[in-house]
Amino acid sequence: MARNKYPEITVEKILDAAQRLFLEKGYDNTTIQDIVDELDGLSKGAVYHHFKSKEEILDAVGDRMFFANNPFEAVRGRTDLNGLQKLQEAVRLNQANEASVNMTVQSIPITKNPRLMVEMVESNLRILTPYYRELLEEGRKDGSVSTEYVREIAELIPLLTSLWMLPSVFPATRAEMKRKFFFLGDMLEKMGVPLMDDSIRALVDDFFDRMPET
Amino acid sequence: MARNKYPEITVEKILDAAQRLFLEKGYDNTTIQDIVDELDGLSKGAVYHHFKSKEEILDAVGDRMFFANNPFEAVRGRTDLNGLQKLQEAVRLNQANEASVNMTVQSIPITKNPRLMVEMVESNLRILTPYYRELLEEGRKDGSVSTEYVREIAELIPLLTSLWMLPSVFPATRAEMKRKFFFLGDMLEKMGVPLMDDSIRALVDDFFDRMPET
DNA sequence: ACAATACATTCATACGGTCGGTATTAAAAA
DNA sequence: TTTTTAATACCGACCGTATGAATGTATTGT
Repeated sequence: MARNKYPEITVEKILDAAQRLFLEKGYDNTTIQDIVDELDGLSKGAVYHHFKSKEEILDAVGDRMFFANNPFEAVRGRTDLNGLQKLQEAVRLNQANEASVNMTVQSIPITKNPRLMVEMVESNLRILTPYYRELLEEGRKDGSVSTEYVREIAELIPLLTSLWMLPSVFPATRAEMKRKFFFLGDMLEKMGVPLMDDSIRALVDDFFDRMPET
Repeated sequence: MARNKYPEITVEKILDAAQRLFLEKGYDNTTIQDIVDELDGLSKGAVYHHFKSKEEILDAVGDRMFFANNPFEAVRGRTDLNGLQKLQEAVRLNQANEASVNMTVQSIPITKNPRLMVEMVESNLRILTPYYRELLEEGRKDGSVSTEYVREIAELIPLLTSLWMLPSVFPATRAEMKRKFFFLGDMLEKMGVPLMDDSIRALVDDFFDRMPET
């Protein structure tokens, strides 16, 4: 096969294959050749033309998983909501996305996939924390949130929802997952951030009910 | 060199060297040969005689780092303390150990060392969580602790102290580290576990003051 | 004497990554 | 419009290095 007119398509193909394989077998157990084999006709040279290392592919996959749909950008323009309400709306919107990601991620024992796990935690931090901080700060100014610990909570929420709530890392039944979520809600409320309102609780409840029991 | 009369010594030597190198350069960047080179005269065959894979060495190192001195076992027999007081005593004892471990761990950018990081988090969970749960349960029975969320808190404390408090994972200055700790204290207190008393706060304060600023 | 064990040595295999080469496209020059 | 040139997409052989298996040998316990 000779050169392609639309290289972005090739890049996407590589990322698709890589993501599938990383989630299926883990980063370390996926070889470049494995990826190449899923790329009808393409060669290793092609992969290394678009990405300069395997690690770079992982980074790209990680980022793509998050930037796919960013609920925080969606609520950014909403002038009809205060800080807390924006947060709540973002969490609601996030739920759908999170759900689908969780579903796919759940399949691998992610503890056996340390690279991907670290990549996820890092992406979460890099991407989500600033959004949370911004909205928490806004909520503090408009009075809908009252806490001294904006930075801390902005770090904790992504960490807890992306890692602690992953049953593949912290094994838990559906009931236990719900308890964790309610704990998080209680905790945030006691710390001055009444993030979880009834509509979110209902959403979460429903989400976990649909979740297949392992 | 021919065979040794006391193979356990060889095993310890291997673990010592491995631990040093893993912490210095990271798991992935440390080769078996690197380990062998630090083992005056020993060969790769020797290493593979005692451990059947590189991964197994990592597991052994991870476990050894925790079982080294277990503060929870020390307070187990203390009948003069209630659940909460035992917890506090364990945390106090833990501080010294944690300090030294953190010091060494701090030197590597642990994000570049995903295997070791996951291993640490996992060991923490596996080993520490049951102890916390036991003592929290005890505290609940004797009334010194009042929370509905024993299991959740027993998971959270090790997670937060071992991961969230690692500045190499969550970059933070000394002042920010202190804030995190105080947040944790406040949070636990509000959730019915007044774990951090003045003596612990003082210890922590002192600990972070000695910590070199990055 | 003999089995079990602690090592040494050697080597197969596999993987990440490089590199020189070729085909194709886009744009500049004629 | 045609020709030239530069940039880029891709190929595939090859390299260095790493894990770990296989085989061999010396030493210790029984």
